[in-house]
Amino acid sequence: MELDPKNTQAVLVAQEIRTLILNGVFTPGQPLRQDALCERLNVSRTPLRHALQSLAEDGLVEVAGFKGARVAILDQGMVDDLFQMRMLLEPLALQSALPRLTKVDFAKAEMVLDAAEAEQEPSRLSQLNWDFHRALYGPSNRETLMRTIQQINTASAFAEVIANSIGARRSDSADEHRRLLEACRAGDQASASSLLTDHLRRAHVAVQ
Amino acid sequence: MELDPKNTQAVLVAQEIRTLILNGVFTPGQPLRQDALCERLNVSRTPLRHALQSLAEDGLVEVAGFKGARVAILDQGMVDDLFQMRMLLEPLALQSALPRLTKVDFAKAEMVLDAAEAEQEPSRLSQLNWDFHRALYGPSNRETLMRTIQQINTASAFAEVIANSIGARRSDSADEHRRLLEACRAGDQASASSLLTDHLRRAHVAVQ
DNA sequence: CAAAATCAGATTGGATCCAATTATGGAATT
DNA sequence: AATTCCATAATTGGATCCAATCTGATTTTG
Repeated sequence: MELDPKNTQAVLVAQEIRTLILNGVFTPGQPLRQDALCERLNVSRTPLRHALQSLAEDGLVEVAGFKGARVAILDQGMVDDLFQMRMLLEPLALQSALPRLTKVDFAKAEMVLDAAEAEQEPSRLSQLNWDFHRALYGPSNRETLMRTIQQINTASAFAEVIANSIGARRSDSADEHRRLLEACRAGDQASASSLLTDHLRRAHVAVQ
Repeated sequence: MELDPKNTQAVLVAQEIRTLILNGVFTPGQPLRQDALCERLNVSRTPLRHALQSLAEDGLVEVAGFKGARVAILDQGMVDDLFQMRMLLEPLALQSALPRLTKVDFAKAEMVLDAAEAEQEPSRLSQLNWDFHRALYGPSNRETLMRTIQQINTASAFAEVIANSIGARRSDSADEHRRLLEACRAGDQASASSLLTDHLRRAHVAVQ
């Protein structure tokens, strides 16, 4: 019933570069030369180019024909779009998932929150943030909706890392996550929705 | 001021395959062998693989590692997700664009509608449909929002072609488009929004 | 001297070849 | 006869090589 995780070099390299970008090793606007990345990551240009294309879809890099790839430069409009979309789509996913959430899901979400409190590295912290949200949305079983939300989350996480709000808001964000989790546990749809929207609004403001 | 259209073989081939899928030449579930496509489209496998990856992002093909690519199979849940997302995101884009719409935009939209009335081929018709919506949303200048909407529209157009609703609803859809355009011309935000939502709801129902 | 043209180097996109994985068919075994 | 096992073919992913495009400096020209 599981579809193969596709352990191909292209996706592994994409993940490596994603980590490098989220950790600030590669900064916005920085050119990403294919040969340099190949040597650094020990792969040929074929999987690397697929990785760059994949990262471009996520909005982490911008690629112009024959001109090469650069780490994406986020402007305010882009950030506004990302968070406004999240505020529309994520409550929908949460509403669909809420009636299906089980003790196991809550436990998973709580474990993720605990792990996040101990994590410092931006890339891993944003991964844990997404893991938390996914734990709550995933049981909706709405794969297409989830795919879009995940894509937007990746770019949004990038914006938070750039603005360093992911570090500055660590504690507040953790509190908001825990309150949201409790509302979900209680099955309170209205509270959960409004807590989620507030959480996203604050995250948005912190990035500006 | 224009960014290069990236006239690379990979994107040209992607467009060709997209057309073949939307026109029903390739049917859902059909395996897409790389060598066969290469011979048919007269390109090597390198740009073809990039094209397949790009189509996978659009949700038109599914690709599993080492197992090859297939034309995507749409289920009801996927269709529901697509239209529900459209109903959330497109009114937002329209609201942002409305105050900025000019005579030129309206003229463009009307030209597209006229062209659509004379068009039969599904792939071109769905392109014109998107052109119309883009004419109304584009002046919002919200590139990130537009990118997400376009992506969802591509998959949604595929669903409409499969269900043949793009043909069956041609006349109704044209009427709804013209009414929406008039509301925009009048600068009536509330009407425009509700007409758009209705339009999308009917398109959704017609696909089921 | 400024601006346009041009030429060399650097860099990306595409074609071809090789390696890794999966699918297929037949033989061996029970 | 059905099933497992294994070998071979088919297919995809990756590495390397070639072609096309861009970049930068130098030269040429007004």
